[in-house]
Amino acid sequence: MALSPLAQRFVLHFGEMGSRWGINRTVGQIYALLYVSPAPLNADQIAEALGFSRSNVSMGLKELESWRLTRVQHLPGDRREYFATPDDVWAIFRTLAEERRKREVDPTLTMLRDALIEAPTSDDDAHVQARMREMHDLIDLVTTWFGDVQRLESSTLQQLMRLGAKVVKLFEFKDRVGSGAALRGRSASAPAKVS
Amino acid sequence: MALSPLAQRFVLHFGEMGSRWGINRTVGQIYALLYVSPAPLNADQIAEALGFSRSNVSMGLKELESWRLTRVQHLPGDRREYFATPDDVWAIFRTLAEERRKREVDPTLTMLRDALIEAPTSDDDAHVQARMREMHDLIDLVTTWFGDVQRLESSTLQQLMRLGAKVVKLFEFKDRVGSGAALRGRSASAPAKVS
DNA sequence: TCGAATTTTCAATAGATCCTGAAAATTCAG
DNA sequence: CTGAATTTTCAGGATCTATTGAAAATTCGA
Repeated sequence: MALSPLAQRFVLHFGEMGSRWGINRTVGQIYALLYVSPAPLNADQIAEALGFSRSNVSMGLKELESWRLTRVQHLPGDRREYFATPDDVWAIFRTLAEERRKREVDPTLTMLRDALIEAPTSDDDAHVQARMREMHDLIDLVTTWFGDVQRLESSTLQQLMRLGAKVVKLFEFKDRVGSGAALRGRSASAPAKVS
Repeated sequence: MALSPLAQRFVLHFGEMGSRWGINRTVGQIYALLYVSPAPLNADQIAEALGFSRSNVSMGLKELESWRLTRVQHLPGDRREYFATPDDVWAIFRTLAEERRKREVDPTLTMLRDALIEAPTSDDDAHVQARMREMHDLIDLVTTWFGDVQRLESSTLQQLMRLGAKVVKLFEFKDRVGSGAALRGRSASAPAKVS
């Protein structure tokens, strides 16, 4: 199970990158290894390929599982568990985005909401709350929007992204044609909630 | 310069959150403090308000500066530097996104591109490259798109986001009306680059 | 149910990062 | 140019995180 130089570069890069977010080197490397592996691997194979202790790999796999980034399967006549990553990169992207939202964004939104229902007790606090509200509204808008488009079919989402800033043209186009018929519900010209 | 309980909660939360990404507690707290502060603060005020050493604050401010998240100003007749965050939350959002792309995404894209121009030397490596290409194409599409829409006016961007998944309706609307006139250049039905 | 195979837990330590105080460097009024 | 005010640097200690080996727990075929 020696890694090819190509695979090794990929794996090491993810190890380094991992530590640039909160995730640690081991976890990053294990994920990268599983991602490029042509077949699922068991924990011993991972430990050997990466030169980590068996127990470290066990920890790392548990962490990846908590991010919903692994699939587990069994081979016939083998009791060991074999690990792989989901195949579809768009599915992986969605999962990652969702988990990060849950861990990094939601707690902040909650804190902001809690703080915003209290009555300010001074002018300074009124200012603090005003700033908190600006942040809250931005985060709220961005995450709601993100959750919204994320639920689209991968192919639709890709179309949309390829369009890039040109969606705005569509926008103007619609206004020119002058029909709101295609857009029921939340309107493009709803009153601004964000500063 | 004692913090109100409200401001304190905000500041402490950002300290904790900070460490959930790569950024450390000190930096998170300093940023949060500046963000809600009604007036710019000098380093001593920050150190006192947060209970950090002067030198720690100096480090933290340098880090924030490297993220382009501070503005520096001088008060007349005072040699000390006074720090604030940019006012516009959308500008802050853009800056953060750009910096994170530079630090976290671009190096990965570079690594992937470099690895993808090499000729695979085995079947396994061919598979590794195929997986790397999937990842590359996804990241490339998402970051290009993001850079694209990020350059829009804040108000346009907000409109777009409020629309949410309903942009797709616009899409269908355009197809029904049957005109490509509004969409020159990169087309919505361009051949797929991504799996 | 037993026991071998496998996985998980956990206390101990290795390693990384943070934070400080003291000293060096810089800035600027006079 | 001088020296006080201010900021930055940096080595060392404090604190936090990662990693390991050994032991406990679990799983499952016989």
